[in-house]
Amino acid sequence: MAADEIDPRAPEPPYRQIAAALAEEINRGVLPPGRPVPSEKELVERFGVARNTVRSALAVLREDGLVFTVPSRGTYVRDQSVTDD
Amino acid sequence: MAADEIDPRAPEPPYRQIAAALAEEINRGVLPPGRPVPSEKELVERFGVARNTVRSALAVLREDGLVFTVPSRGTYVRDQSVTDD
DNA sequence: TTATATTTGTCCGTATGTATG
DNA sequence: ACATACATACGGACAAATATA
Repeated sequence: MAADEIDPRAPEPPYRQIAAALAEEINRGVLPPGRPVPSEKELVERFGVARNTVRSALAVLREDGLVFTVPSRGTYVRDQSVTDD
Repeated sequence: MAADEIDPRAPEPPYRQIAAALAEEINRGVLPPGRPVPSEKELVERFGVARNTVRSALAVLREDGLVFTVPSRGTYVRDQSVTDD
């Protein structure tokens, strides 16, 4: 199965819902620092959205300093991530 | 007339060429602070590219602090713009 | 209130290029 | 040559906010 509870009608757009979902996994340690975030393709299947939407979500995580992207390699979880909360 | 000298084969991708062209107009005062940048639709026609490409160019200008965007209104030239260079 | 036009926001699908392994 | 992954681009679609009539 796929489509991790993304609601296209919610006030929060899908790309932000996805960013929030991934951010929580990072904060919970499900995705530990240094480890790659699932590939765009995997995220596309998992959330049932288009690649562009997944890329927008990853852009949010980058801006928030939660991940960093290495071209042609992948997107990885940052250390630190003091994500106050 | 349209297509303000954008070269799809240049090493600089179109969205960066467009961002550079607009940045120069801002720095020259052709687009003074407080005034709206041409709408996305107009920029599409003027540079002969897709809207997504125009939006990418505007995103660059926002990151550089040259403009700010008001949803449903438009994108405006910022004050200050100390664009060291 | 309704209708229309404009503008930005978001999303989809597809395609090509480049880099890595 | 092939698979994977990101970067960029195209075209099309609909929603939401704004302004005006």
